[in-house]
Amino acid sequence: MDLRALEYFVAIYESGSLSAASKKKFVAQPSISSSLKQLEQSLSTSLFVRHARGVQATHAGEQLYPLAKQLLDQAVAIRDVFSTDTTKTPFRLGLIKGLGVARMSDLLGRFTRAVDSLELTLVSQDEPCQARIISRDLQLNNEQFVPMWQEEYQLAIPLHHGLALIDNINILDLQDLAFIQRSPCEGWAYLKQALKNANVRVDTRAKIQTIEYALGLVKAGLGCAFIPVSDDIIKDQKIHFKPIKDLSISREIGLGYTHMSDTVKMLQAVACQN
Amino acid sequence: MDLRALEYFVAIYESGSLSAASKKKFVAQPSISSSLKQLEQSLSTSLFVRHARGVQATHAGEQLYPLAKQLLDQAVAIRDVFSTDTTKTPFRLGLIKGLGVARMSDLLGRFTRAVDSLELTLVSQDEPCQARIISRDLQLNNEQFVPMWQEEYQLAIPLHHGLALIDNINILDLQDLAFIQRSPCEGWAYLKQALKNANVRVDTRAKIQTIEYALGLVKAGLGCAFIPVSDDIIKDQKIHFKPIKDLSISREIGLGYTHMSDTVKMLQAVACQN
DNA sequence: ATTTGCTATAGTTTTTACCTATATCAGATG
DNA sequence: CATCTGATATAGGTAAAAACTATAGCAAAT
Repeated sequence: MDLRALEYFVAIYESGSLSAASKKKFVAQPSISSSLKQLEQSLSTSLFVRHARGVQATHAGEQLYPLAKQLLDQAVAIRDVFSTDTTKTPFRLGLIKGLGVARMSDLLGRFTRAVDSLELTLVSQDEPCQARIISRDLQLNNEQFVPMWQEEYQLAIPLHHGLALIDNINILDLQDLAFIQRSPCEGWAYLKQALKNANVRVDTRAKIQTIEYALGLVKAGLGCAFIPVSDDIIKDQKIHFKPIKDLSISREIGLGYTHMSDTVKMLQAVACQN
Repeated sequence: MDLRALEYFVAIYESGSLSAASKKKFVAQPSISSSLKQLEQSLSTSLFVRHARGVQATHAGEQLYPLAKQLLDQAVAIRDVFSTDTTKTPFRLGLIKGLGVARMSDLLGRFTRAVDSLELTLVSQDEPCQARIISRDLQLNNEQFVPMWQEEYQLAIPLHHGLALIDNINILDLQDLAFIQRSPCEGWAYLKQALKNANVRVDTRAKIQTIEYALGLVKAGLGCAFIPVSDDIIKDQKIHFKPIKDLSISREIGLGYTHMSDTVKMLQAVACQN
């Protein structure tokens, strides 16, 4: 009987399934299954009734849970006795803008829970940091890039704009469109080329750098913008988001790092989950 | 921080040295050293001051010991909650006669302490058993034999016997000697051949099988016997034990087993420890 | 009926805990 | 004071354990 096995047991008990426990503990599901089996063998009792979907604690499992909890808490307390003033794990994470608050909150929440005593500092992606959440085009030569998710570029349209009524927006529909140009931007470069190819001109009203400002101006009715959208942004009810037909471009967001420390490793594990 | 590391720590604390702890825990000394080092790293503190001979607990070590003890006791208690009526480990150990009470007591004591809930039954070596402490000549074809110790054959002489005064007994000194013959016995077969080679005859007064009876008769003054001696036997102050010059034979005592179960494995570990 | 999300097993890989060998050192001993 | 002894720490290697991926099988959900 080992502390790790008890940790897995507690995770299973609290999650209600082996699969959920495996996510919680950042190990593969068969590792949880095998560990539980060995714990049951060493205690000579069954701890859970297995169902097709999830497990249910047996009487023995109910008995063991508080005891295991207490033992694990005591082990943590022992660690704390000796480590109270020692390393918090400082970690500077660079972020690009516009990553989506809900998604990032979730990610960072899971990250901070996964690392003991993490002291997380969020900085801009161009400041000194140990890892960065960046788009693929920002990847440096000496940097590893682990893809996390993709965001499609879509046209952001003010609420009462004519284009809001068109179901499938064609590039020709952009002729003389009041446009908010965001650059430097992969998407803008792509769109620019496509506009040139179609002999279409937009009416650039503003040139800005950040997605936030672009969205602000769209909301104010100044014009449209072509930006990568996340779930957060799409929820904004004062803006319509529509793809442009035959213009499918997306940006790939991922984790960039040059040195794989344990903390970066854990961030990668957290990031690559789901 | 792991339970095993804490067990090793407690063993070191209680023994006062890593070497003693390694014997207590039946692992090699480098395993203890390495485990302690890792525990100290994980707690970010030094637990012992190392000396050339043994270690001394630091303040942190003094602090940790009761906490570790408590945690380990709790872990044992949890095991007990679920295993109170389950397996005692029954184990039948066959023994040959004349193995030496002190040595065997020590061995069996360490064996029973090393195995949780051991239920040890001592039987004769020719009864059904899972392992046997036997001499090499009793080893069966399908049996593994792990040497444990050797016992030299010596002449057992009554206290007031003439031979007791001779410093170096020669085989010729055995001419017409009142003799207690123990057989079947490897030693007797060897001696018999040597007597024949030297054209010497002993006066066989008794033929017995066991070392105990042989010693009893020697003590009673009936004659001498040629038997393997252990520390126990040599302590008997009513008998002299002397080697016979140029007749160096010994019997090899070891562990015989046909199937290597965990319990047999532990017995072997205990047995092979000096 | 099909899809989905779970558990359990098989086979493989990686990591850990053990081993033996031995260097080094300081205390014990003759 | 030289030598021996018993200790700890490290190096290199091996075996076992803990992880992985792949996937079979199953029952609930759709």
